[in-house]
Amino acid sequence: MDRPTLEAVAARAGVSKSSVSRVINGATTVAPSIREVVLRAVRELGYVPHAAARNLATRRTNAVALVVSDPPKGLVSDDPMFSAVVRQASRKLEAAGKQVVLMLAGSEDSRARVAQYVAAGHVDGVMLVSMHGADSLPATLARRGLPIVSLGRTNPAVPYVDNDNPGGADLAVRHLLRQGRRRVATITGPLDMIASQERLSGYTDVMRETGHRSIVAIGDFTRVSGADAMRQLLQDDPALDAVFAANDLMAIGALRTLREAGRRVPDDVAVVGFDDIEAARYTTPALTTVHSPMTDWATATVDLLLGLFEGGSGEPVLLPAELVVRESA
Amino acid sequence: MDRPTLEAVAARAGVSKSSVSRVINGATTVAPSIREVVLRAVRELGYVPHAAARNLATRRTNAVALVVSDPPKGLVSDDPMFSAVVRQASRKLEAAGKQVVLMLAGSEDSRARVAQYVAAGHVDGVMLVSMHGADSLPATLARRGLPIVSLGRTNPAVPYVDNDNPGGADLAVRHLLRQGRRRVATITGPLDMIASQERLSGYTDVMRETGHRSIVAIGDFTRVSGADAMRQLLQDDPALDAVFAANDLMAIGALRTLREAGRRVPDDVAVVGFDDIEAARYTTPALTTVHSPMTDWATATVDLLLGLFEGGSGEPVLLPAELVVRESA
DNA sequence: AAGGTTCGAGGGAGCGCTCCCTGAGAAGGA
DNA sequence: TCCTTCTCAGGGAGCGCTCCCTCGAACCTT
Repeated sequence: MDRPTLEAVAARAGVSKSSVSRVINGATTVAPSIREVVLRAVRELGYVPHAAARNLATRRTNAVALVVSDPPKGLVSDDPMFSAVVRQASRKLEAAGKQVVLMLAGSEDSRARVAQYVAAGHVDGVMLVSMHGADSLPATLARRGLPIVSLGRTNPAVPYVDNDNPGGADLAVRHLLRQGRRRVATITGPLDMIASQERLSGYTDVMRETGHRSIVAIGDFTRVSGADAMRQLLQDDPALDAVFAANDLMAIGALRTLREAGRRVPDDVAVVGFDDIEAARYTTPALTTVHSPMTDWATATVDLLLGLFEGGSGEPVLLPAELVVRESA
Repeated sequence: MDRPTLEAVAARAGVSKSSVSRVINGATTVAPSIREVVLRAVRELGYVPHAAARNLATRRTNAVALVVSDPPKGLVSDDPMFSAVVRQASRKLEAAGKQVVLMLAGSEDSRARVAQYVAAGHVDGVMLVSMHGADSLPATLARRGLPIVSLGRTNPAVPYVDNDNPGGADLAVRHLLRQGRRRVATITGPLDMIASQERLSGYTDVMRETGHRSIVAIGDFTRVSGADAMRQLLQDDPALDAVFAANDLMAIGALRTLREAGRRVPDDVAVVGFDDIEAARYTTPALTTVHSPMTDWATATVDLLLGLFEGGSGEPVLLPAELVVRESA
C-alpha cells in the first residue's frame, strides 16, 4: 500500500537521493556502478516516481488536454470522426510520452471546467478538436499563453491543421457539373462552424463562376438533419439532379430521403458527401465523397503541438483534398 | 505568466495561508468576514489552486483513468461503441467532479504505460472498457488495490457491469426459430472476449435444447470479418435461412455479403445483430438486433466506480437484454 | 611535485499546498 | 469572579521530487 519513495531507494542502494534522481532521469553523469546498484534497488522495491511530486518540482506535467466539443443533440452515439481522431491523437501523444487527458466541452459548465483545469496547471498544452467558430473557449485558452493547437480552424490566435475545405467542395461540385448535372443543390453544416462556411463558399463560388443558381438547405452535420434538408430541397426544387452534402453523415441521410421519395441515385439525383468516413463505403449506392483523412489530420495536429513544445512557430497546415468517386455520383 | 500562489492571496487578504486554504476548501469554521476578504483577493488575483501541489499534499488526485482497449487491426476509424461509451462516461465522471484521463491499451507498450501511469499515483480509480478476457492488465491493476471497475466482464477480481449476453442471444435465436427458420447460423466475436463466449453459448444452448444443429463462423467484431464469415457460412451450408451475428457491425458486413450473393433479406435469409448501434437503423433492410443500451451501460459502470469511492462493495450489475425487431428478421 | 581542472556524489533549499497543533480570546459554568 | 470549555486564526512541518551548489577525489599540466 505504501509506495516506496526516492529516499527509500537511496537508503537501500546506499547512495544519496540526488544520485537516484539522476539515474531515474537518465542523467549521464553517473558512475556505472552506482547506476547499477540504484536500478537494482528500484526493481526490488518496485519504485515508481510520484507524479504529483515531480510535477510540483519541475513545474511541468507531461500531459496534454484533448478537448473535444460535445456534438449537437441527437448526434450522440455514432460519431465516426470522434472515434478516429481521438484514437489516433491519443496514440501519437502517448508515443511522444505525453499523457492524454480527454475533456468534453459541451455545456457552459463543462467549458468552464476545461478552462479551470487548464488554469490549474494540469497540462502543458491543449489540442482542440472541431470546436465551433463562435466558441469562446479557444480564445480563453489561447490567452493563457501555453501551447495550444486546433484540429480544424477556430480562433485566429490558435495554430491549426485543416482540410482544404473550399478545395474539396470545388472538386465535388465540378465533378457533378462535368457529369452534366445542372441543378446542383447543397446541404450545409451548422453555419457557426468554419468548416461549414468554407464548404459552402466552395460550392457557391463554383456555382456563381459557372453561371448556375445555388440551391441551399441548412443541416447540422447529423444524419437526421441531412434527411430533413433533403426533403426540403425536393420540395423547393423538385427538378434538382444533384446534391453536395457538407459531410457524409448528412449525405447518408439524404440518400435515405431520396430512396423514400422514389428517386434513383445516381440516375435521377447524384449525391456527393464530404469526409469519407468508413460508412461511406457501405451505403447503397456507395457514396462518392471528398476524402479527408482523419488519421493524417489528427497526426498532423499532434505534430503541430509537439512542435510548439520544441519552440516551433505553429505555422498552420492545410491538408490537400481528394475526390473519391464511387457509385452515388 | 506567474501564477499567484496561496501565499500571495493570503498576503493580499491580510490573513494566514491556513485561512485561505480553509476558504478554498469550503471549511465551515471560517468567520464570514474572513471568507469575504479572501474570496475577493482570489478574484482579484485570478487565483487557481495548483493541482500538483494539492495532490502531493492530500495524496489524492480527483482523477480517474478511462482505459479503452485498442480495437483489432482494421477497426480503427468507426467504432460506435467507443464513441458512445467514452462520451457518456466522461460526462458522468466530470459531473461527479472527477477528471477523466483517457488511455488506450492496445500494444504491450501501451499496456505497460497504463500500468505505470496508475502506479505513479496519477489517478484515484480506473474504469476499463471492453478489455479482452485474456488480458493481463485488469489483474495487474486490481492488484494495486485502488478502486477499479470494468464495463463488460473481464477478470473475476474486477467489479463489472455487463449486458445479459446469454439472455440476449437466447432472445435473438428463439425469435428466428419462432419464425420457422430451421438452419440458423451464428457469427461469433473474438473468442478471447467473454462477451463473445457468452453470446455464442447463448446461441448453442438454444440450438441444442431445440434439437437444431449449430453452424458457426468466427469473426472479430469488425464489419469486414462479418462479411468474410458470411461468405464462409454460405459455402459451408448454402441452405441456411438465418444468421445471428454477435454484433451489429458484423451483421452489417453479413448483409452486404448476402446481397452480393443474391440472397434476399429477410425472405431468403434472416439476420439478427447485437448491440443496436445507431447504424442498425439505417441499413437496408433495417437491422433486427438485441438492444444493449451503451449509454445506460456506461452510466452504470461509472456509478459502480463512484460507489467504490464511497466504500461500496462493488456488486456486479447485469443489464437486461431486449430484442428490437425491424426488417431483417 | 604542486597547482589547476574536471568529474561526479551529496546536501539541502525549495515547488505550493494541506492539516495538525498551538494558543488567544470568547463564552459558559460554578 | 475565576476557571474550564469551546471556537477559530495562525504557525509550521511535511508531501516526494528536482536541481543548484558545494566539495572531495582523480587526473593533467608544467
